[in-house]
Amino acid sequence: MDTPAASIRRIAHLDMDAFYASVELLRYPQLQGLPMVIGGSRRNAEELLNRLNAERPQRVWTLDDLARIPVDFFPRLGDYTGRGVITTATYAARSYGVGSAMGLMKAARLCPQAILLPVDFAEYRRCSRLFKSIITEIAPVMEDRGVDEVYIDFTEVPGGQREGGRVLARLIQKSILQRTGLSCSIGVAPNKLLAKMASEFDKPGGISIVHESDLEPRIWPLPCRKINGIGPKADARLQALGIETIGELAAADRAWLMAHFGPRTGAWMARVARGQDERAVVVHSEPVSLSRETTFDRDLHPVQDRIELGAIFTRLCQQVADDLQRKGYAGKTVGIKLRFDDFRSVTRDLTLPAPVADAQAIRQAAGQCLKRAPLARRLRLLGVRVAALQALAPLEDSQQNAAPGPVEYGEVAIESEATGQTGWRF
DNA sequence: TCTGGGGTCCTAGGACCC
DNA sequence: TCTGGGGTCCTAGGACCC
Repeated sequence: MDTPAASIRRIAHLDMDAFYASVELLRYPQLQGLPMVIGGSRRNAEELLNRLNAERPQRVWTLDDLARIPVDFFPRLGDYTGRGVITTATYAARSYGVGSAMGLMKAARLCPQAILLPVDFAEYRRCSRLFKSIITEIAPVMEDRGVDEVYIDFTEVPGGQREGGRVLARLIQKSILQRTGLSCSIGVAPNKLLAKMASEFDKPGGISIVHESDLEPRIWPLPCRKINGIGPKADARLQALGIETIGELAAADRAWLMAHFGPRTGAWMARVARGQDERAVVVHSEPVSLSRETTFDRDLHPVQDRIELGAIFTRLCQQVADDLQRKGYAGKTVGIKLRFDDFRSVTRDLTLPAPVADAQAIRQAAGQCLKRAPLARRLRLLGVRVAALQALAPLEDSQQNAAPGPVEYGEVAIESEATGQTGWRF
């Protein structure tokens, strides 16, 4: 029965397929099917590009030519030197044992011939906004879960109940593909928890419909790690207790789980293992904190490299301040994060009497934090964070008009500065 | 030649107040 | 002189996610 009165809660989880790589392939279709990794730092990407341009001075390529650049002209992983990790690897690259979060130098030894592209967050965000706007045109109750993922409440959408949500999922999938060229996978279920798992069932390009009655045959055989919220640590602890699958977790005694994992986590585990999740699809949420951090090209000594460190520190504060002001927030708590050469990290923070948003105030407070941090080792990372955010009063219309290209420009410019995706122009 | 960047949420102890 | 107890804020660290 598809009568509105009988509307059953139907929640979809939509996950873009290999999002970053797919966006790159829209620009560079000539790389289709080749081993390709995305990642690395700005400086080395620029070095590669400069070398490339120096080697091929015969012609000046413009942005309109991207799809025509010969494959041979693209930088190779084997030529990369420096720090950084792989953000994404295509299936062709993964067959060489290369994968996400792997160090680039290690990957270079495994697959030197792979194409190496820098991460272009500005472009991914542009595509992200586009596919999300296509979704909300069809189904307005959408929760943002990052650049390539959303939840959608199908319950009250016309047609959202048909075939358990499959008809609407198909419409959304088709609309996104037609208008962006990008493919996605969708799971539809009674709640977010199950929808998230369902979207993984038939990747890429699949639609999976999960009902209450599917819990035992389709969910319980899965490993606990498939539950959103059970990570490597919790999974290892569960396994040590002899629990491998969600079904085994469901069979475990609730009080016993609470005794082992604490009252809150234990009770939560018992609930999710039974497929229970009442969380709403949240259309809008306020940010809690805002931060900028950077890993150095080489580990820096707190004393010998203090000039360089000071400059980076100031720049991070400036970036956070710019982000805050562009987004219209100020924050009471200023914090720093240090990562040492042995990869241990520490944080220090300081809560101020009143929220701040300007670079000087942030730098001042962050400096106080730094004084309380141990500085015996070389540093590999420095970060600055502002938390306990409060929205600033919205700008007057006149001020808004006076601000040049508010959101769009600012984001791109800041991102370029921070992640260094500049100069990547053929 | 290991190990990015930007987030959220939870825990736990101490300070402080009533 | 006998150490209860709740509530809130602050701080540090860690798990987890995209």
